[in-house]
Amino acid sequence: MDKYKGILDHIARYVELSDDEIEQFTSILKTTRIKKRQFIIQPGFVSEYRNYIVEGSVRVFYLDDLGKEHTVIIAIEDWFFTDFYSYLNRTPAEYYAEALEDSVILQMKYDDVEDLCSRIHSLCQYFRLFTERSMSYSYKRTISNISQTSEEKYWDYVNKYPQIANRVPQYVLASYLGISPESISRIRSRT
Amino acid sequence: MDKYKGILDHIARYVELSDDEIEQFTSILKTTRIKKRQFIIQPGFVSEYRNYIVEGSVRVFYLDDLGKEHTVIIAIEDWFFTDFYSYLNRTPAEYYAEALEDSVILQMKYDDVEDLCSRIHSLCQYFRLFTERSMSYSYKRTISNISQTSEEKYWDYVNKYPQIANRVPQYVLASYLGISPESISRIRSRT
DNA sequence: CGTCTATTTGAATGTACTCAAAAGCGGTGG
DNA sequence: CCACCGCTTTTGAGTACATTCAAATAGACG
Repeated sequence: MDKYKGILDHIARYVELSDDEIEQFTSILKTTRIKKRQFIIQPGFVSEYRNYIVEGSVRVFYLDDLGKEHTVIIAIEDWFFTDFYSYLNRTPAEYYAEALEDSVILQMKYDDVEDLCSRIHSLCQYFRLFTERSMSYSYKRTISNISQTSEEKYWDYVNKYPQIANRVPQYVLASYLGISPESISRIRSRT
Repeated sequence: MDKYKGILDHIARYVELSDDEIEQFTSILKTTRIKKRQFIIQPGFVSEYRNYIVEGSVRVFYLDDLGKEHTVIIAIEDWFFTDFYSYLNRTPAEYYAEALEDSVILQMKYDDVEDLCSRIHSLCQYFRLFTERSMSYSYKRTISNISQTSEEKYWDYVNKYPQIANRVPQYVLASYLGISPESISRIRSRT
């Protein structure tokens, strides 16, 4: 199946799966189409799935008491997203996930993933290795958050992910970097 | 062995290991004593180990171009630490890890961990589940970093980890929260 | 007790924020 | 095709929070 190519390639970067294992894995994938501005995760509902983006883009954000949005994840093709805490603990989500464009995602249920991971060693390896790698990047973001000025954060992000920066609205990027939209505008105007 | 109790309990929270597996796992653990202010990880050297703290405390920090320290991890008993990026990629570390107190740690080499994880399914599960959980907490820290004021960050941290806040120097906590030491002092004095 | 490090306090500065308004952009329908 | 509406971005002015730098005080450790 063509729509599985991306995720299977992703897995293949870490482990090798037999044809049978691939079959078992793809059988738990649910393909979902979502329209721009549609919510896939909402506070109050359990985030049932790990989601992989085949096409499109999604952001995960937190809405604080003052009504301000703070973006935790900006995800495009070949990325995973979920409210991890809600997903792992089967508790109501704290975050929203919203499609930034019309998108196609692959969804896998917690129970199905756990079941497969306990039966297929290499799939467990895949998620372990991939998540460990994600953790190492997470530290980099933390460093950036606590040590850089707004200007540095902005330009570093644009240089690192130019294709994402051009694709998402400025206010989303602002809420991801922890900067006000006005400040981003001013940073850009200073050439 | 008494010194392994902590880490084995930690594992037991996620998976069950047979006696033989426990034996295999503990055989790769190297016990190391480190003195206060000693460095366990330094830029330029590969971070060879995942480190588990049996006793004491350690911080992992980044030293920027201006000579400022930015703390990524403050770890006490029953926590893991490493420069994950360096550890995973066998590249020179970017961070320092420094003992905040005389400490005892258990060190496990990358190759040994990978070897065991590929042979022992439940150990792979353990690291997968544990790291996934760590990721979900990492998102919370990101939200805190980008959305809270210095005052909120400080008090939230103190309420969440009172035992750590009392144990580490104020300037370390400051560099962890992304606040200047002077600001922390002022926040505290405002009762 | 003396030294070195950590914390506090003070004053001045600056970066980024808020609020408000204008301009730009995109999509929709007449 | 143009006019309008809603949303995003820009611009401006004033403000606030946190920083820097410097000095004083407190605390830890040999």
